[in-house]
Amino acid sequence: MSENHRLFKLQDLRAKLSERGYKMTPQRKEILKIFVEHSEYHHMSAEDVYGILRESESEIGLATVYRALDLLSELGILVRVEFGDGCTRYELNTADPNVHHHHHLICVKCKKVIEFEEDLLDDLEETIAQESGFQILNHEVKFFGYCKDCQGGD
Amino acid sequence: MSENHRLFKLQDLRAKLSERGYKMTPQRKEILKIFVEHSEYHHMSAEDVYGILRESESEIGLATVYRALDLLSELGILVRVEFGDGCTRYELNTADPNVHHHHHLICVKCKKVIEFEEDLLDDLEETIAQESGFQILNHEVKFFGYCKDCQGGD
DNA sequence: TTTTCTGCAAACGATTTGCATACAC
DNA sequence: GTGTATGCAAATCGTTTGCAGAAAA
Repeated sequence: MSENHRLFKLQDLRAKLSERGYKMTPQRKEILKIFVEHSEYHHMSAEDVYGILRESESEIGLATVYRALDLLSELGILVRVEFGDGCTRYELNTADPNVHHHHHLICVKCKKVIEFEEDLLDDLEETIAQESGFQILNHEVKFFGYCKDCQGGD
Repeated sequence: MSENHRLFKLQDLRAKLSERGYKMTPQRKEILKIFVEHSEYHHMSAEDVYGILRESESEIGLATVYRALDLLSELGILVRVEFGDGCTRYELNTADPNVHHHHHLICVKCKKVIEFEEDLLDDLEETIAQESGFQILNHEVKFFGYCKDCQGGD
């Protein structure tokens, strides 16, 4: 199943690359693989990915990581997320429209990021589309506050 | 009315500063004033503010602008917003809970930012608080897509 | 082949910091 | 007076870019 998931993602990558005239390279494959295999991290920065690559003795350079993350987002395979700490993170795009969006609770004290599922915004998207003529591709919701452990005190 | 608004904001600043042992300085006053007087901009980066200062022959340095924006956000007078273009912007915090939150539609093509009002998330906030124990202070919603002018083509 | 990709190092732009001086309290 | 704030310039950090060689198609 995890195996199938990875194969699916790699097929997807190959298809989307050639569709737009980009080439399949071992580096791009490797970087996507990291997201599929480290799903426990949910979101990773370029440095995070680079760190994992270095652990596995990979020779992939940091600039290549940046370029690949950029490309993978452009292809819709990854999604960019920003938590306001000045560095961009990426996560696998659950492109399946039946899969609920997930969003983030960011603790302003300990900076922990908690994920939550919701699909309440679909109605809102439609309202906005009708009222403003804006064609929505994606939305992002963040809640800032104190997590359970950081409430009270200081 | 605009005059009252400014006076109110400055009183607010003075109170919040001394409350925490910070000092009221002409620089901090000046920078806050820019947000009050240029409400037509909605959100400004440090460079935006610095630019306005230089036009008015002010001698305030860029580092001071950064420090003041930081402080004003910490005091809850300004709110940080990020549109993913790698530079932090700030806007006046409408601290009044009766004032609806406003959020952003960001055109992925022309980068235009459109504001919209909504208050649909209040219910959601309560649900989250109950389910996760997270104490929410603020939320931020962004929709990415194509604005009316950028739909179709390219 | 031909064009795209990579790795490296240098460049960049936004933001932060160290320090001596100036100012608010 | 005393401690905080300022302005400047240098430092930092994430990210981007130019370029020559390497590798997909």
